[in-house]
Amino acid sequence: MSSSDDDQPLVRTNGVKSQDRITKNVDRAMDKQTPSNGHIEPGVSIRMGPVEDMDVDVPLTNGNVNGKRKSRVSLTNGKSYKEASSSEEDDDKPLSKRRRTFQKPKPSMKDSDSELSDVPLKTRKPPKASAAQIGEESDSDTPLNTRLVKEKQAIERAAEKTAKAIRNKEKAAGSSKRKPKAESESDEDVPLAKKKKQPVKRATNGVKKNESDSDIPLSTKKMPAKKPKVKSEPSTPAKNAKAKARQEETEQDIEAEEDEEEYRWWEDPSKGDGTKKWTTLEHNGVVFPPPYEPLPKHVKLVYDGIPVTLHPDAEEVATFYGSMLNSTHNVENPTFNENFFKDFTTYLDKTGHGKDKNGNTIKIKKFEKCDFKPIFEWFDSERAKKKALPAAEKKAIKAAKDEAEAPYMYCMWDGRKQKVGNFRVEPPGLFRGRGEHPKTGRVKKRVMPEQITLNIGKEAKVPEPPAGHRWKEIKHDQEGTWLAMWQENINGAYKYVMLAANSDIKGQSDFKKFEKARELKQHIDRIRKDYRKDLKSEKMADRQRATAIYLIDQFALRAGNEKGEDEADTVGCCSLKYQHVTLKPPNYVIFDFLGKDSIRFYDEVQVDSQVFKNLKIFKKPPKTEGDDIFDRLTTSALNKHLNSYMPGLTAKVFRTYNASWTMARLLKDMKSTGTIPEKVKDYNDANREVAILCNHKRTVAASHANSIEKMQEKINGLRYQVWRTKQMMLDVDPKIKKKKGAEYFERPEDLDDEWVKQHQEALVEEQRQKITKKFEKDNEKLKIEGQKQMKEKELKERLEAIDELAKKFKKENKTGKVEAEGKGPSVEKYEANIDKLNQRIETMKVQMEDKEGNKEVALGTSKINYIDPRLTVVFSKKFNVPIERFFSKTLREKFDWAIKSVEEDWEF
DNA sequence: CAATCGGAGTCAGCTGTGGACAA
DNA sequence: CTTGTCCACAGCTGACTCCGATT
Repeated sequence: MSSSDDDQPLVRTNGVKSQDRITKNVDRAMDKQTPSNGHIEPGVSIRMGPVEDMDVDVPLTNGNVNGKRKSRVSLTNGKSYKEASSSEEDDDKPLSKRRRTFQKPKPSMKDSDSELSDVPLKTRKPPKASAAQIGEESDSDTPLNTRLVKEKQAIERAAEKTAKAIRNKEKAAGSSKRKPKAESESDEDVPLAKKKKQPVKRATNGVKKNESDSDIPLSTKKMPAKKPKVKSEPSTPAKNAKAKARQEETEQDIEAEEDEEEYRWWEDPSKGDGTKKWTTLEHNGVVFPPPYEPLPKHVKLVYDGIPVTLHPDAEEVATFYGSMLNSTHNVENPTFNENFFKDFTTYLDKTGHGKDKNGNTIKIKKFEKCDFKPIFEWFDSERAKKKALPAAEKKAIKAAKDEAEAPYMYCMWDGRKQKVGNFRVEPPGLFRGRGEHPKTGRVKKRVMPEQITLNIGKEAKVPEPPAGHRWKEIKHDQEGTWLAMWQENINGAYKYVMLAANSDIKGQSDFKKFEKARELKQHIDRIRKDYRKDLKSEKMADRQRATAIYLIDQFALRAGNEKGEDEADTVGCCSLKYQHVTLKPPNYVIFDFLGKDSIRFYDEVQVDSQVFKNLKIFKKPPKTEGDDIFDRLTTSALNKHLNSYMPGLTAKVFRTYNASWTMARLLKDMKSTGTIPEKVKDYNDANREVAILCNHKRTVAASHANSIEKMQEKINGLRYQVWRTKQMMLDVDPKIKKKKGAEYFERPEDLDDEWVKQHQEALVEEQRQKITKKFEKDNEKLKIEGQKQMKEKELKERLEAIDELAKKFKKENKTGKVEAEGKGPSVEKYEANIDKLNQRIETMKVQMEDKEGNKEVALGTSKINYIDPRLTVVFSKKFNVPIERFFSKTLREKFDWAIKSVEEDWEF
């Protein structure tokens, strides 16, 4: 679309989000810092079932046999819930998913390809219906038929299990690579001898031989490599000093690293090709969330008016809900409540529901009768208490936590110290799926060590699991960049502990991403030519593909993979449905759908007439609501095609390319002049354009209108000041009126008499407040110092100045003249003042525009993920704006490679 | 000292890849 | 043998929330 970039009406509305910005969150279970360190040290027992209890099934779960089902088995929680999950809880949702794949032969496209043209395709019947009937009993079950369903599930499960067992056997027999048993391996795998190694190394260091085996191995390891300067650094012997020194320590570390070797991986040709990501890898594992701390006795769930005592396990689940009552967004979502209560009920059933104060059992049957308020209030008060703590105490708590976590913060990756990203295991809670996620509100279980696989170097010491527990598995996968991994119980999704964004490995892949996007530049012309041609292809599949690429290229749509029924119903390009695209002749198209994160994508655009025609064909009957527009296209087919132009080219590269390219174009013809804030705004304007392209939205803050108004008032106040100063000029030298022209001295029209009056009053009031406050404060001080306080009379005296001011204003209003103020008034002085004021006005205006423009656009995401950081660096150098104005500290670290690698003539 | 604001952290959402297996 | 499909896994993306510095 040649012209289209200008004419996007951009009616982008934010369809989804509610305004619940009552940011007043009670700490989540996790934050509820226990006085201990917030992590479970080896040796501290978490409330988990005995090990044996937990993995009867583990041997089956060898390796990656079948993730989905595996999840059911291996994610089973400790003993208390054991039966719950294995008997009726629908952890086996995945089951239905699998079934679906069996039952629902994807209406295949292979036949169709050969016949071409615009013949209406055999509309792909959304397999949904059948799938729903088959697999979803579990999903749709109403309380009534739960029992039936459960039985059914039990049967299915049994069948599954045997099937799996068989498969496993075959696997074991066939592929051999995997060990047949998980049980022994973790321990056997790691020869004890190796474990012993570490202490020896430690000794070399000559530092204390503390047995807590915290960060020592890591930092020590580094020492031999770099002898001279480092010696001062990790050896901070005294524990307490250490906490305090941490800040500097890390800083030093980074510095040390920088000027020592100044390893520029982006210039290292040996980097970035192979799949082997590391040779040696040492780390200390993960930090577990603190164990559940039961509520105090007087805080209880109230059911039907009766306070009930719950088993701690059930109580914990109740607190998940109770602690988020303020999150109306979730708590008012029926699906959320339904899912929560269903899961809550299984916990209750397992633990015998609740007891009233006489010990009588209270059955909790109805969500509506549950009152979580007492729980909420307790959390609220706890939070307040914590907040009210004296600063010193807060600091101490933080220091303790930091110290406890220190060993986990960094790892040694090929001998280089690297920051770990998310070393904390996700705490249990309620799953907060976004949009209309069918599983939102379900209980996300506590992750046990037995579920966690570690990835670590063969030579490295395997971190101790918490006492009484063991790791699921120890791997030495050098092609993986993760340190630890587990599977979550809601969707069976895999969670990884990886390095932080500022690590070499992440930097490298980021770098590669942008290099790939730049490479696309070389091919884009050909690709565009081809898809324009293919828009008219005889082959339906080709035509659809071309149209899709067109959309992805022009409007930065995401690829749009197929999604299952147990996920929120959101789409991208390839999964666009009939109802998401509206055609408006002659050649306008309206997109309206929920994209990633259930963020609404609404855009009315002009398209190539052939594209318009094609879309019309793709929507032809019998297709209707719910049918795929691109029924002959999958993301993998699309990507495969793209790959033929350039290795590694996929749909998402277009997003990066278009974002960076847009930014590059905008910055290139920019002749940013003026003050630094103005230049920053210019940059932000460009950034914003990219963000809009990528549809990065955010909810307008509730306070937005208010703060804009405030700013405007401030500006007006300044403008008034300017006018007054001008009048003073006249007072000093009336002849100046002729010289500057009468216009110069006129009051801006919008600052009418009414406004002036109000403003003056506000000013007077403000001053009054200020003086009064000052007075009170002074008095307060005197009181503390034990001196006698000032009298009311003093205050009155002080306030007299204000009355003067008010009088002065009145007089001004009457005469229309302003007396000169200040000592030694002169025209020149006033001119200088005016200049200063105008300067301030300009700055404020710029800030305000910036703010207004940003109210519903989030700049951060595109800055972090899509805009080649080197562009920003170039801008910063070219226009002499410190890079700090664009990149925060963490971003500077993340983009270190970019900052160091380009000069101002670099081009995307 | 409270309110505000940007930065950092969290965790759900989505894309992409390679191997197993089926057609 | 080729091609398509499914699945597990890996890793990037992105809104939201929390937190701490600032004013």
